[in-house]
Amino acid sequence: MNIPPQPSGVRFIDDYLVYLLARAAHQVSSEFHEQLRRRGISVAVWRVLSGLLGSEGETVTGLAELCLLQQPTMTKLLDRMARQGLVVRSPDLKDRRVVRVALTEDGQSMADELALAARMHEADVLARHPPAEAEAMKSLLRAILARHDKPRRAG
Amino acid sequence: MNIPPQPSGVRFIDDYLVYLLARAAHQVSSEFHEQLRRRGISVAVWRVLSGLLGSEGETVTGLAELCLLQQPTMTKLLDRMARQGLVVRSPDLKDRRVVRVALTEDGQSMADELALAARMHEADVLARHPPAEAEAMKSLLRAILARHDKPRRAG
DNA sequence: GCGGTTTATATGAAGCCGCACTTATGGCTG
DNA sequence: CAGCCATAAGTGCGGCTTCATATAAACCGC
Repeated sequence: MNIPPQPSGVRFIDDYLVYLLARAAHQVSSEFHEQLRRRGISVAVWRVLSGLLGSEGETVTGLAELCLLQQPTMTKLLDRMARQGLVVRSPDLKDRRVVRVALTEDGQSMADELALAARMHEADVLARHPPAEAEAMKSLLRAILARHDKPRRAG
Repeated sequence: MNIPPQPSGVRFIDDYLVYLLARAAHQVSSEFHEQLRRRGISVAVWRVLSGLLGSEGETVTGLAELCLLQQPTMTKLLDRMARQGLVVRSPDLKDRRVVRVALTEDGQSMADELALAARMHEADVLARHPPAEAEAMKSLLRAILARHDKPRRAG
């Protein structure tokens, strides 16, 4: 174990991995979230739209997991998005407990448009870094994710 | 510009930097947040406690920025934490608009204890990765933060 | 194919968050 | 020092998230 003592002169959080991750995520995404705000689209709605991009029918629980939300939150979010005509729910044919969620035409075009803006923002972000660093970023993050995928069961 | 088209067979979000960051932050922190849950401490409270560690009197706005929250949210969070005896507010002597926030003795000991648990979790997280990768993580995140520090004014 | 367990989604109550706004103080310029 | 803008903190309200729970369907062993 051997936890080093708090380095003097450095704030705890400035050397705390979880905080650095949270802050980096926040700062980078806040730039794009500002664009969403201007268009009157909430972050949660954008997450659902992007999560449904290219997916033919996600489940409610699956979407919640994807969007880093609780399942009841997703149910209500989908209620609102369905009311706005962005998504449709349809029953799963094989398992009647399951609800499949898909984009409507409106939802699809909104998702496409936002995804384009998102890619442009991403390119802009990556352009601020030296190429080697930019390369390393995604693969490092993927490595973290791979090693932290929640132990499904009996981990 | 030249935005590449959506690679076929790969979900949008699986190659989207902002999502990878958000997901990595979420997954890594959720492990520690589970510990907080068991102790009945909210994530927001922990953030404030850790933000005040080693700091002699943060401002409300400064704390909000540090904790990635809005200032009004911080005001109300501090109300609750003050009621619980974790922090104290005191007027700044030089600028009467400013309120300085500091840990109480209870708050300090809770912060110390949690920071220890956080360091242990961090060590555990880093241990799952090859040393070179673990090294790279923090410095890469710091590089991102350095290049994305919000343009204060006239950016 | 019948109970018991597990999984998927929905619901209701309670609390937190964020926006817009208000109040109070400081700082700058003429 | 008067007037004006900038900055700090607090407040009210509406909406979203969450926790705990309910309901329904599927799976599993016998």
